[in-house]
Amino acid sequence: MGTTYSISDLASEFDVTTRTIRFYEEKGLLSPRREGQARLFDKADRVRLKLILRGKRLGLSLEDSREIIAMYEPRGSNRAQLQRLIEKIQDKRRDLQRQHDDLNLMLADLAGAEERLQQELADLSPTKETL
Amino acid sequence: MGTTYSISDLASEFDVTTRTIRFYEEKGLLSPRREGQARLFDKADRVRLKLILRGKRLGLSLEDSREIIAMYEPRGSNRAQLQRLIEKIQDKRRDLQRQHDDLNLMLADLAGAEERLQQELADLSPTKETL
DNA sequence: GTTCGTGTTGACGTTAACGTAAACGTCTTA
DNA sequence: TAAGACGTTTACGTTAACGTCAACACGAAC
Repeated sequence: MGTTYSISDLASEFDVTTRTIRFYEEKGLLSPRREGQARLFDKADRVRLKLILRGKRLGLSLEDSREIIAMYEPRGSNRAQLQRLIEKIQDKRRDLQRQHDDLNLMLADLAGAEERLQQELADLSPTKETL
Repeated sequence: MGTTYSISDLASEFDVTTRTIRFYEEKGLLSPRREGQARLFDKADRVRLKLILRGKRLGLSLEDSREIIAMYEPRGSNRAQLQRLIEKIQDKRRDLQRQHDDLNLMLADLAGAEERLQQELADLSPTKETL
């Protein structure tokens, strides 16, 4: 029923080494079942791995990703704990919003730099581009 | 005339240690003049540092930032070199665009997670919130 | 029965990005 | 002139996130 994956399935799908995946398990970010000695990953593991790698592309540390993963799995039915969790999520969202702003700034800067270079290129030697 | 900064000026303004700034110089990302033995930073240095730190917040490596800085300072008046530089900028912009998408995905995910938790919280114990 | 292919567990190595500490120079202030 | 405040160089230490072996297990295939 439940789809499962071997370690190399996931490794090749996400283009990471098996070492990386074992490392993530070692760090408690993944916890696949065992089939004898071998690891067996399910859908949820796959999603977690995806989150981790997305986090990496955003410059998050594995600790950050660990936190984020924990946010998706509400272990605390307690009211206060839910509150704290929500606040944590809001904090993360604020961080990411600021990163979003930084990103737009840098994109704008690069666009400006490109434009200046294009101009410089155009000035350099007048081409037939004169309509 | 030209505004200048001591190492600790910049350190405190951007909330990094002086060690960090010296490290960036060591790596060739900054090249302040010298006043005797001491470093003297100018506006351009300050901008570079700002770029580096913004890059860090985006998860870029110092090598990435070095490249980006180089893009702002067109050392090649040669036509071919300008072309190559422009292509590099476009590559970077593509990378950042993809990061932008990742960021939006993660923001959406977190928003969803928060919503679910809010719901769970509401279900937990019915409050007076019933209008 | 041995050779792949795929998996496992150690365990040591590596790189980036600084931290930390020692030992020293220079200038001003008490 | 002694003490701070601020700067310098040199050098070893540290952490995260894996890379890179080595040595072994296990099932299928020849």
